[in-house]
Amino acid sequence: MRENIYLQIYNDYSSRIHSGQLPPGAKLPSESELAESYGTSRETVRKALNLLFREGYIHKIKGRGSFVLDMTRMDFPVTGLISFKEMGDTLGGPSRTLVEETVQEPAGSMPARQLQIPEDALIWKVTRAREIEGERIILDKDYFRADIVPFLSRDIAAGSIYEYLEGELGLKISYAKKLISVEPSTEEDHRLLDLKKYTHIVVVRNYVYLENTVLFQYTESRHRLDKFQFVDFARRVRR
Amino acid sequence: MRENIYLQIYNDYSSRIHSGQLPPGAKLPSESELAESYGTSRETVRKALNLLFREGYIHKIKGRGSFVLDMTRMDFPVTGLISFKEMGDTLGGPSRTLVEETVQEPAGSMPARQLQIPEDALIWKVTRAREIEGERIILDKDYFRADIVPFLSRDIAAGSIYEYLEGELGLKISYAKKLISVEPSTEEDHRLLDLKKYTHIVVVRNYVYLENTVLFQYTESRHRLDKFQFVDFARRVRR
DNA sequence: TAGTGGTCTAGACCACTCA
DNA sequence: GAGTGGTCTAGACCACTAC
Repeated sequence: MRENIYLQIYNDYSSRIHSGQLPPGAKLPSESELAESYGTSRETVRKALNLLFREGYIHKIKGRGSFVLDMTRMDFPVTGLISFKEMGDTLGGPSRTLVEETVQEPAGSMPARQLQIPEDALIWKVTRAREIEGERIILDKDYFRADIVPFLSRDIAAGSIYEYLEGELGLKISYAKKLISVEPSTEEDHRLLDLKKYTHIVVVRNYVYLENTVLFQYTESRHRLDKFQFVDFARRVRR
Repeated sequence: MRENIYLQIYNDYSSRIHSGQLPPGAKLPSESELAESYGTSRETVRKALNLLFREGYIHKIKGRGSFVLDMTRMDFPVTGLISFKEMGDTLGGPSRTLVEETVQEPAGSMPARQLQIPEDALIWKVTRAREIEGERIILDKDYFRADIVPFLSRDIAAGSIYEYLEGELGLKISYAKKLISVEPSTEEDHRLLDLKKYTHIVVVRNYVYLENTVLFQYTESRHRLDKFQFVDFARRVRR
């Protein structure tokens, strides 16, 4: 199976930029040149360049060309939470996931409200603590609609639930909404995390939707204040 | 001057969705039908629909069509900080901006490091407190390169600096990077804000770049914990 | 099978930048 | 004036959905 041409161009250039082969400020070939060298049309090249643009890899100036942006200080991922794995990498220390609980049960009031399902509908509830450099810093509480995710296990929860959902189950995730706020920490936070003296905790609520617009997962990610970081990259939209 | 066709289509449909004329779940005309009715080509229609898609207005399914997403629970703006003005609206109470300081001075160590300029380079420094329902909740500290923004005043700072930069000065903003974290509150925070008992504060660092990739503004927005909220909407990207 | 969105083509004209 | 990116066209074939 042949990959889409525009994704091929996108992948070629994003990896060249990542590797440093194309340093910040470097000029990309013009759209016509790229079209010629890839044996494709200019519109297809533009599709690839617009992807690179939207993700912050390059920067385009009418009349001049496309140039590599300086992403050295752009802490990857370009946008989003510094993920668990990357936090471990960044801090250099060892990190691991402690699966607290993996159970199937009726939703109950809070998850039912968040997932917009009846309180007696079945859900999978996964509770995990994230330990970095010997300290439990993040508490992840995931809730999945059991009619969509029929089975989960401690093993799956210990690895990447994400890969399981998209790979094994073939679920097609379409979009997600995050809500970030700061709230008083609960008794559970103190029990499952090394919260020190902190009286508050950063709460990241994540609502995940499938391609058919069904909300099937709600996650509450609770971060210790001092270790929380979020990066957002936005292109200016003129209208 | 005629507006781009694809922006026209985008504006037509985004406003119809906002107004509720097109309710959640409604099916848009097919791409061919839209092309016909706007007297344009399908690729142009697709440009408009992809904009609507990226911004979370609609949702496309191959073989079925395009459908309006349910944004009722999507707190506008779809992504980003609940801005000062909107916070006022949401909370219903009166809100105002207190300009603390508007001075031109040498950058000094901190702003110089953030803006990546010499410490003796001139900058404009604007300090503003945001009051909502009688409480000073947000402290905005803006730093502008004075070689790019030659003049600022208390009046401009009291209104929309943003409009001044893009309108009056004609600056072309290209992109911005935000970094969100939680830090211990400073003496200045307590002096300029109604911080109550809170020992920590949410810090949003904003780096604003022009089209020529020059970093010209650095803003530190300091929010009282209990009033902070950030929304992020992301489409799933498959690669 | 008919209809839909996803990709792609091979042109075209425009506005802008730079020498 | 040569080169660049921004917009647009009028087709084409494909993969997927629904009936």
